[in-house]
Amino acid sequence: MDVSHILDSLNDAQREAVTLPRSSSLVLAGAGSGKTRVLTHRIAWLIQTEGISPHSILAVTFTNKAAAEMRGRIEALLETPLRGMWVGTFHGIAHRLLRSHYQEAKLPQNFQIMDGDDQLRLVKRVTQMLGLDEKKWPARQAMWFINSQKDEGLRPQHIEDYGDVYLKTQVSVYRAYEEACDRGGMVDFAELLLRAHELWLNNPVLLKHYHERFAALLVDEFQDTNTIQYAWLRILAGEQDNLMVVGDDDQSIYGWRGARIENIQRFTSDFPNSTTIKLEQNYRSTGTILKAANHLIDNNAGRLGKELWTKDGDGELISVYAGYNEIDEARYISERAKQWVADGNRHSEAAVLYRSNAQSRVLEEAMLRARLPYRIYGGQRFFERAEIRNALGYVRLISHRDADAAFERVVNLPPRGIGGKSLEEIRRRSRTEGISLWRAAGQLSTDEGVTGRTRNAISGFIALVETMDEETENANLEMLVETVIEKSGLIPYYEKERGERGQARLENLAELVSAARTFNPDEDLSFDIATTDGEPMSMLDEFLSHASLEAGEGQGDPNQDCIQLMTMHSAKGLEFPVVFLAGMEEGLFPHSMSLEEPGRLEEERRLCYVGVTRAMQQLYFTYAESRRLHGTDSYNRLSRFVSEIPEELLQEVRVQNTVSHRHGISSKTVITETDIAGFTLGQRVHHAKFGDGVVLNYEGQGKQARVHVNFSEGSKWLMVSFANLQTVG
DNA sequence: AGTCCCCCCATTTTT
DNA sequence: TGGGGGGACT
Repeated sequence: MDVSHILDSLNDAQREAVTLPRSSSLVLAGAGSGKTRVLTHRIAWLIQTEGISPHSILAVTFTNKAAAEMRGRIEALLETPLRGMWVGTFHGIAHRLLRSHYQEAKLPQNFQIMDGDDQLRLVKRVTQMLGLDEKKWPARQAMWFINSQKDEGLRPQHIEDYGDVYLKTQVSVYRAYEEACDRGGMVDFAELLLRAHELWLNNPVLLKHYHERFAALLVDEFQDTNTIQYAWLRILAGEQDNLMVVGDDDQSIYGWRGARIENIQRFTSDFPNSTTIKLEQNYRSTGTILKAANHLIDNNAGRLGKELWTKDGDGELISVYAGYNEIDEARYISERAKQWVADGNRHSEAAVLYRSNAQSRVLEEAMLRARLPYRIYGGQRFFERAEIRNALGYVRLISHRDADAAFERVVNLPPRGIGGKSLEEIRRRSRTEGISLWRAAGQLSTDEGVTGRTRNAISGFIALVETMDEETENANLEMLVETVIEKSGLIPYYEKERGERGQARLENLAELVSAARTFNPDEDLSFDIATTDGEPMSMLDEFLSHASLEAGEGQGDPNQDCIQLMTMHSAKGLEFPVVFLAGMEEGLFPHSMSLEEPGRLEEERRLCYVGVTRAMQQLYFTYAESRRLHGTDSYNRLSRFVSEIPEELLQEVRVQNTVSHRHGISSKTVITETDIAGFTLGQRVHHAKFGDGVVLNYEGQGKQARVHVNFSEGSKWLMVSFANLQTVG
């Protein structure tokens, strides 16, 4: 068969990786080196030349987006839909396994997936139940503890507390939480992975089946795997030596949520027969940008080692701009972005990346002032919105009456007279009888010891859910969701909410109906499973699982031509012709919270490396000499990360006559930006009425020019042509 | 039940 | 500086 289309477009290293004989391998893929290409071409190669059935291939990613993209690209390569191949996220695949083998996994057939919000609520309830002081034992912290333990593969009985009160308490919360999950048939994200791992540990026959089934295992972004994910992969690979992992230790930026960079670092010793291939040729950035990235990351110890290079030229120097303050920094960025567009480029080709979300507001304001369309990534996602979760709470109760999380969420929403006291009573009953909240509510609705009013309210709610269930018995998904929204009373409830907020919520509910209409489950994973001890999931349960596992898009229309604003974390995997890295200051980036441990500082440096390598043509570092943060001004030095880049790759941008030059880099190349309206930032001025002040910002030109001046009585925007400002020496 | 106020807090995010 | 959560008050 002619396979030239699979190999033709590849460089030597890529081709070697794609055509590797079937044994374990590590593909160390630098930023922009064609990682996804290798992965997808490898799979196409296995299918077309090695004759491996798609059915025998498992490809794992971290995000749904990556999984969808991989599937799409393989299908494009093969020019045929991929049937039977498992492509999915760790969580998605673990979920399918547990559905198929729920008995072996000791789960109820219709177990429910809790997302982070459900989990937090449940943990909170558990800490309350244990009588813990919520101030001293915040639910967030307990949740974090539980998840970290699960990520490490630990159950409560595995944790040694050494008599330590903190550990002892957290373990007791973990234990009680676990009981609550079991009682309600609920499973959190970390549990999906842990259970899937235990499923194989405890069921050799099942494991053997999957050993025989999979001829090739492929993992994307391997540097982001946590302990349990790697353990799961290893047990699945067994002695078969069929695991190909692709990743980049220099881009490991998720240690704080359990990712273990050690996994990729020790892969070759765990798989002594494995081959390592480095992809170092970069197809994205200019030589200058790559040199900067290489120098920067060279400051980290214990790297596997990799040096990016390009056949293309050096391109432009990297610009460094020292803003007078964060407003000036943002102004500079918006100005450069505007220039970029004026030069005939698209808005969406420019990205502003920052370390923390708090930085986005000032940047946003600058974009608004400059009349530049922008999009901020990382807002709330569709299935995470309160109104969506509320509507789905009812749906969940229809499918699963014992879903306590859903019960708590909607029992009094919209308000129907089941307040805190009644709910407390229901909870107590549920606890003492060891039954779900729904059942406890059922008992109370006929209990003479409860006031008639409460009984009525509770039976009203029970009747509501029962009616919804009956009326939608033969309905399709769309009708079901529609009916539930109508009957629940959520619509009038949100209509009362004033402002655009309520309107937006109603629109989202309408959107939920349409999501239900177009929903179509992932057939490859749901029906092509090894053993069939369960019936296929109902469409309803498929939809609910989907809502938990895939939060949907964030806000904003991705198709619009907008300047892209996002954190450096969310920029991973993306690329832009122009990139601004904002807030390059000690304390902000590297963040002060990461300064104590060397390991965390290195992770910050990797994050910076990720940021730098997003840029294709032009890269800007900007920082603010003074920054208002949490209400107080701080004066930060230039980030060490900028200092770690050779001076000859940098050029400093400066406003003429700028007063202070506190921590500037001593670069030889300095280009100046002409000031506007005769004022420079930081300049002291005098006003007849307001007295002395400092110029913070300016905008416009000629008669329209305005300056933002900070006087002792506050800051003001003044028209230059009227204000008659005097400069003060 | 809903509103208001005060206090506390303050990286990064996917599933 | 501002947002969120919890408690108190109406």
